[in-house]
Amino acid sequence: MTRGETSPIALLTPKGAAAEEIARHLMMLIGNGTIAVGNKLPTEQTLSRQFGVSRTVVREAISRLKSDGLVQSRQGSGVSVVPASLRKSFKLQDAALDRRQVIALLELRQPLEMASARLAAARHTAKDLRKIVDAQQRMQSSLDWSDEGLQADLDFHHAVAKATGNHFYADFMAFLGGALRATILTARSESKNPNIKAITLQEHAKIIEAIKARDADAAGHAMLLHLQGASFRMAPP
Amino acid sequence: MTRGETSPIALLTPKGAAAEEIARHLMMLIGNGTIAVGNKLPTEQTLSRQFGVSRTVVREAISRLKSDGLVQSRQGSGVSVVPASLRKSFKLQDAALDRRQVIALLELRQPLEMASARLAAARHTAKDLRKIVDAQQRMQSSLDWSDEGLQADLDFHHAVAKATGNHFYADFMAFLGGALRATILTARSESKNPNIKAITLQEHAKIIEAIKARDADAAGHAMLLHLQGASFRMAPP
DNA sequence: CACGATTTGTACGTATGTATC
DNA sequence: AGATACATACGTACAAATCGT
Repeated sequence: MTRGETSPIALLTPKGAAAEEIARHLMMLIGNGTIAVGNKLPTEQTLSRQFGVSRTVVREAISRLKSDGLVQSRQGSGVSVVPASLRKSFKLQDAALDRRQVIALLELRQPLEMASARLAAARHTAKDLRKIVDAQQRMQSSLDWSDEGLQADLDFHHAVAKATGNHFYADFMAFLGGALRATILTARSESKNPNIKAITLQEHAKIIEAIKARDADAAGHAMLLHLQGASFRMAPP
Repeated sequence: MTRGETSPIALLTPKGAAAEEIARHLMMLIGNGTIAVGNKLPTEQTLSRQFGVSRTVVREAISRLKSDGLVQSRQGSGVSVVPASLRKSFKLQDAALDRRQVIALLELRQPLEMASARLAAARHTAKDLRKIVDAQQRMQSSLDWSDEGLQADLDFHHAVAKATGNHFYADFMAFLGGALRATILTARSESKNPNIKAITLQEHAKIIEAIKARDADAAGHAMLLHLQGASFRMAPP
């Protein structure tokens, strides 16, 4: 094995995901400190040989890291790792949501959802409220609880977040919803409880009622109960 | 102007930021719905002509969008916009933090910091507490309040978030800290109040005390007071 | 069903900036 | 200080997949 034996990536990668694979690899190397902050990545040519792909592919991978603010490049010098405090994106590595991670993520979501409900109660417009109620009705009339129903469920929470008037709430809630979507889906399909839909609708109704009454405390409390209930139904301890 | 008149980007871009600029442009087009979900982006060749750069640069830009889960590409077919629910990253467009956005971001941070303090009070280990106290001491002994002091300040909040034992809290708080860093820096440099450091240290001390006592309510409350105070000192209404 | 036009994926070559001797 | 090696930035050529005719 004197040289460049075929890459571990170029071959077993479906096709067209080479850059993604390499980006993941480099992210890992940076994440666990193998390439420390301030240090330089191997040169593009080195990486292209290591992975058995062209420099173009390597450059596309590095471009992703730059986009996340993980590295910066200077022509003639190289690509160096930037401090964590300058990272520009918050992202979850997709396939890594095991049970513990899901619980942790739900724990992050809870205070945000509560604050979201409180702010929505205080600030919502008539239009915001219509959107919330609409999502609730779509959920109620959904025939498919797993798919159409889930979408309406996520839409409900997204609509509440939008009613805060703070687009960061809306964006982040949409992000979290998407991240949890697959997990919720499988949890629902595995669940034997036939009353989940009715219970969920009832909990949502309480939230709507409180928001409508512009009662922030009640809205936050209703949201907390809903999340705790949903969390329990999804993954009983 | 029959064709390919020189790009608005390739020329006025410093150098080496062509892909970033194009990525931003495309993100905007997707964000405001100019290119709707499910629709296809212009072909790489078209984009390269429009922006006056090579396909390589366009591909690096698109690679970034793929990394964020904004688009997906299929060889021979094209690049299409994926639904918002499948986005893989939460990021702020960097240069867009005006006063209103900062306030909105602080509003997102508040409930998270409170929850962070509460969880830290409940779960912290001795090592976690040492890290928190260490950050506090570094802040106290910092000679330069704007730079070294700010770092210690952010480290304090990061240490509290880590003490939750939930790495999503730690990661997201680090992310938010980085995003707000520049704003806080300028706010401090413009501030005339000479007591800010002492007040901040005192507020932090209250938080530490509550965490130490494993009193979640007190920790959350102390954190709330701190954030409200800091917010007021930074941007009085 | 096949073929060609179109589009993305990959490889390679050139220009330009940086560091080092 | 100049030259030389090497790094990234950018451009071009070819391969593979898709889609419509």
